[in-house]
Amino acid sequence: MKETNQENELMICTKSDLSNKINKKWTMCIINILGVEEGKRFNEIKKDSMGNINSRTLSMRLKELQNEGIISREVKPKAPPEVRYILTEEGWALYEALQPLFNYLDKHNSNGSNQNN
Amino acid sequence: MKETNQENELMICTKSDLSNKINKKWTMCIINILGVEEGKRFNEIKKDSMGNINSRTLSMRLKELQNEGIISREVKPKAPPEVRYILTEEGWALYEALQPLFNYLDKHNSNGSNQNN
DNA sequence: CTGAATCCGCAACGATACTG
DNA sequence: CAGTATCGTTGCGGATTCAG
Repeated sequence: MKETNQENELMICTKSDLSNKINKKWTMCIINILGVEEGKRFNEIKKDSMGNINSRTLSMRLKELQNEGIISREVKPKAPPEVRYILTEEGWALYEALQPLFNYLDKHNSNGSNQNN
Repeated sequence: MKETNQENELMICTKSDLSNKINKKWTMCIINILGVEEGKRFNEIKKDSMGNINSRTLSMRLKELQNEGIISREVKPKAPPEVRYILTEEGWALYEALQPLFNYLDKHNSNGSNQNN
């Protein structure tokens, strides 16, 4: 219910808040990629994710983000079809909201970055 | 490698950045709970999570956060042992970095909050 | 009370191959 | 290029039990 919490504090995140919306494995990464440079294509996003995300997962995340109104899908009907993903207005708001977090992560990953998984 | 990216932009999050550090199901929720009111006990955190997190997961997340230096565990050796979890300095930095995100989520969840999962 | 440990089912993720 | 299909693996989540 997310009741606005009669005790003035404890604005606790429910499952739906964090888990469903952005707390999936590549969601924030994708939003970041599309925020840094808009109009990315499917395989560009893939490449920007350090090549780690696979087609299946990327496809799923993109679809979810569309349903949530975070991104929109633009298709240019050419011979080789060209699909680009861009942030919606709400998507930009989310991207902005994520900036401090990304900054934090940048700072605290100067040391060993990727050792496991 | 997280190479500081010769092309001045595209500071893309690697797996280790988001996935390992905070992008696990209850991590951000726990950080939020401990940020709103420090010195929480195990079962208090559980309750604040809307009772949805279970002991096993909470235990794992708390241990991970300790290893990452986000929280510390304070034990008061009393007859009924009292254990409290508090944010470290780094934990507070992370909590602060998460505030815009929480605000965003608050705003955009005024509508249907918890239906699934 | 504060956890840790075990078992198990399920959902998410990953690798690969394949289609329009 | 932009995905979809299939399948294997991993990880999470719930329930329960145990220890200090």
